[in-house]
Amino acid sequence: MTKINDDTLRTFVGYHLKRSFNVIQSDLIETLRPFDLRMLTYSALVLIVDNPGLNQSRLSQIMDIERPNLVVIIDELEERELITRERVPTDRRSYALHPTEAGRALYRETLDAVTQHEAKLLSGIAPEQLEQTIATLKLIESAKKGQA
Amino acid sequence: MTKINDDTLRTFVGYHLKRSFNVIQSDLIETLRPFDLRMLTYSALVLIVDNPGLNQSRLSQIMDIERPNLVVIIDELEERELITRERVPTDRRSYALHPTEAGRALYRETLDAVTQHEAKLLSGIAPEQLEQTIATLKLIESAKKGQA
DNA sequence: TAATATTGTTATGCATAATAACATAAATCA
DNA sequence: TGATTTATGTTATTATGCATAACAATATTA
Repeated sequence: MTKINDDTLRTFVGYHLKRSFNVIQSDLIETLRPFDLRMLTYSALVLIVDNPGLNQSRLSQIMDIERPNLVVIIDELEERELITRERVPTDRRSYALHPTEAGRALYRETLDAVTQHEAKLLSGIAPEQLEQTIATLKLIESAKKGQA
Repeated sequence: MTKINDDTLRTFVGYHLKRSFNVIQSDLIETLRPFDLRMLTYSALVLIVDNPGLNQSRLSQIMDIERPNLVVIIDELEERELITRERVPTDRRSYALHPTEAGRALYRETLDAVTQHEAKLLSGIAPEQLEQTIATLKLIESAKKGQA
């Protein structure tokens, strides 16, 4: 049972990002399962509660997904009566997305659960170290536009 | 065009990991496109070149994917004659995976390209900062088994 | 007013990832 | 030894994530 050598891939930041994200993602999926939410439906719910009245176009932008892919997510949240689509009088093409009371309640519940699960998962890592890492991740995130 | 508030999601390390990985992933996909490789076929090729003779079971473990999902990846690499499946005399269930000369050549080419692209993408970030971030990501990665 | 752009939507395809079920072969155990 | 269990690779199937093309309705602009 010789150990496999992944030193070459370890030279890439992307490889480490992928593997560490997988760990957090697995934990998150399990955390959200009891609430019957997936990562994307959860993200959408949070953003709608925090930004009531935004439309799907704007939401797809911040979520970094294509508009068509957001439709089914919004459909699901609306069907579960966690949010509403409301016609905008000033622009009849778009819908203003608002959370329902049930949506806000689920938001609070899940936020607690997700926060606690991530804190537990990362409890072995110094907070300053995590802060510094987040700062670096933000730089990587913004490298997108800044590239030559 | 009011700015959207994602402060709540920003409290999660996972959110930052996801967004920063997306940036690197987009770049990687573009980098690999001329070689007609996807992330997974590329990773598999690298691991086979660096660990000649390993079998699919071991490879799927290190790649953190299920064995059935590896089959098509190996099929593709074999069909392109970048690797070979060779029967193992001591265990006739499994195949030893070996790179061909073409596989090793493509490995060298792509490694250069991928290395340069990532270096360019991250050129605005101090190397020590990236090193420190990688150290943290390794901790997150290993948080999987160590959790209570 | 005519041409263009935006919003939400449907349809479609590709990539990633998980599970069940199976044939073949090896390992275990009784 | 023979019977049971386990491991490897495979097929089939499904769910999810993500991208593009095309479209109707509506707004914007030239």
